[in-house]
Amino acid sequence: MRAMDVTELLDGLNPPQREAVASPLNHQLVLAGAGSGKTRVLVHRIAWLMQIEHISPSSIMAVTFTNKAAKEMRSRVEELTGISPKHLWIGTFHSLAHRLLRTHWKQANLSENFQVMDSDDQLRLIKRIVRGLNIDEEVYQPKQAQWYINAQKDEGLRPQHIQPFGDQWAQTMVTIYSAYEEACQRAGLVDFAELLFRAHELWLNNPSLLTQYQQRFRYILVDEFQDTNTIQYAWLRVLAGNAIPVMAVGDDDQSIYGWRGARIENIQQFSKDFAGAQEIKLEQNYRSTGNILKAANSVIDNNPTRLGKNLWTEGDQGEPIALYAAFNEQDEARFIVDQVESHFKNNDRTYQDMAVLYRSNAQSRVLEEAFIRAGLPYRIYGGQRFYERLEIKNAMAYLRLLQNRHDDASLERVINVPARAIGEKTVETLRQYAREHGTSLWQALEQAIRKDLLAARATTALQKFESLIDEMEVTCQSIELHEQVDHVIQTSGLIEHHMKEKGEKAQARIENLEELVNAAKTFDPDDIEAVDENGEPVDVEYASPLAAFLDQAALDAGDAQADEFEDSVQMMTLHSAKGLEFPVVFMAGLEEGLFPHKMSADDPNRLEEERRLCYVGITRAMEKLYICYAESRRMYGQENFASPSRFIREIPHDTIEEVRLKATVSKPVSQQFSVESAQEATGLKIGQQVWHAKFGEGTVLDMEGQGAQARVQVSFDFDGTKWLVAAYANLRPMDL
DNA sequence: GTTAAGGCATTTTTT
DNA sequence: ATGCCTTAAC
Repeated sequence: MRAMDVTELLDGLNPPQREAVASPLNHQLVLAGAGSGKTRVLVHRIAWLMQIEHISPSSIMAVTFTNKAAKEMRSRVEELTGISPKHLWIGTFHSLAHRLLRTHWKQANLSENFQVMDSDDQLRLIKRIVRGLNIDEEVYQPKQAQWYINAQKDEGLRPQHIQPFGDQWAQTMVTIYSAYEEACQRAGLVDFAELLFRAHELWLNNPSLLTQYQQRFRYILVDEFQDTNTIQYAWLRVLAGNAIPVMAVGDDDQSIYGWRGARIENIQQFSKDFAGAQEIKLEQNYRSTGNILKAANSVIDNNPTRLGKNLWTEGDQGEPIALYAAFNEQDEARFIVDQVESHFKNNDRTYQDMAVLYRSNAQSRVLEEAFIRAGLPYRIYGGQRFYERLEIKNAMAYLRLLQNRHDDASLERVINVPARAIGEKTVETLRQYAREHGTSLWQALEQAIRKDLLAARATTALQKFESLIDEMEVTCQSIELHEQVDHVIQTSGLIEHHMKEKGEKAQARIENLEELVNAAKTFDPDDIEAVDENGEPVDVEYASPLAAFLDQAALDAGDAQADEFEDSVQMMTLHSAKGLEFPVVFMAGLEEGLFPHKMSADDPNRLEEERRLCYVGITRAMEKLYICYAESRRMYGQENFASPSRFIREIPHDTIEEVRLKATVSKPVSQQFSVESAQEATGLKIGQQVWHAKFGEGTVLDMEGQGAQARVQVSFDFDGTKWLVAAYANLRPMDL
């Protein structure tokens, strides 16, 4: 261990950062603006705890939202302190919960070899259950049921906790939820939300276990706190109890996951629940130019319900923000390609310095085509991940089946893939048998063969499948993990099966399967850590390397693309850009209806979230920001015309420079209908509650124009959203 | 049991 | 336009 003194740990930190890092061991709420050195504070705080407070690494827990963030934190701690952070508890909520459940599976009322399933598996299972219950799939869609179940779990509700009263729909959902739960329990399957939920119940149902962990942990840090949902917060709160100090780091302005259960209110709640929490704001930005920050601040300022922060920089103003009004989406893409080329040639930029951000994935296609045409290297983030690919899921299903014959979801997935004459009718018979006898499908299959319940042809096919799986297991017992994977994809016939597919797909699929063998080869079960009853770190006793491999794969979606190292322009959605930064950023498609998306347009809360998303986008840019919109855009095969996004109008026009490649007569949009001038004319503010003589109460969503022409968009509580001319509407501000 | 034609919806994503 | 899924025909 390298000795390190106080100054070294605090060097180069600004006053609020220092305060956060060096504060005594009590609760802290750190509101960290974009680019304010948030990760730095977390890493230095951990180092401080270890080296100044002499807390053992195994007594520190740090929770993140993605595996990537966890990995980065781990390596930066090591870099800073020189201490191997192996014993630090750094991970996502899910991975920490998973680790606990693996160790204490008995107390959590799980089977020893429980498997984690991803949302795809979950949906298949729910589909099967809905059918099994003879419920109309049209009215009670499995997708919705899945959403419903996850939402309930995120809120910490079991079926018995829900009183749906007379609501038929909710009642049916609860029925499905109940049946789903039973099926999971029987098959030893755990979905993502269940990991968190069980981990929470583990504390509640085992007070002595909880006490052990409370004695073990001396400090907890939580990153991206604005993204925690109800159950994550509850879990944390129970664990912290009255004794463990917690540092929560987050930014309410960057909360963009409300739609999947994140509770921005947890930030406010934290100060109430964690008594005496010290609040620290990090507002100095080290990432972006003055102009970019001015734009970001100005946009986000239109959100009425925020805690309030203002980013500032010691750096200079920098270049203006470039605004490009494209003729259509092709023109937009061409413009971006041109700018990328010129940055690369003239300004000495590498391609990976540049990123194109967009609201929805559908936009990537046109951009991608333009990049291909221009011969520029690019990389699209998101899209399908490695372990989500069909061929990989098939292979994994076979492997899971070797591990656990009663994994019905996996069995259904591969029983007839590749086709081996086990049709829908046969499977349905098995399902029915399983339902009636409360067994797994595998057991049903065995019985069907033994008791001769099916036609001879079906029985033969089932027998062949049974012996195939049995044979695989026997062979796999004596060979290495990667050989097992190889054996399975060969003898199952998956390779051949996917080879037969038409198009270029076949090649890619085979390569992916080979990559899976490769992943197994490099897999090291020792990377997975856990604890024993006393909370000491130990390697989890996995029944086999295969079990460890399956576990890891379930929680790690894996990267979407392999050729990470080529210098290429990064293209991704605004959501996946969170946490990243680029010298040059293009925000594409800033049009009403697309961004803010029309699905969010009528709800003030969702509109605020869109605006936060815009704020996230702007603050990704370090030096140069381009904003583009298209006057017309072909979407879903239809030509659409939209006006420029309100967010453009919310950017101060003195930070904008309009780029024009074509002769335009109109005034720059940035000045045309700025929100500032409309605010002046109406005396209203976006987000404000107003009252209208006819429509009653509502919330101001947007405004434009100036003087007597100023118009205000209001979302009325009962009459929907309307544009009103301010001069005639006589809107009265309501006191808050 | 496999393949072809029509219907339908189509934000955002991690684990 | 496109992909996904169900239904209908080989």
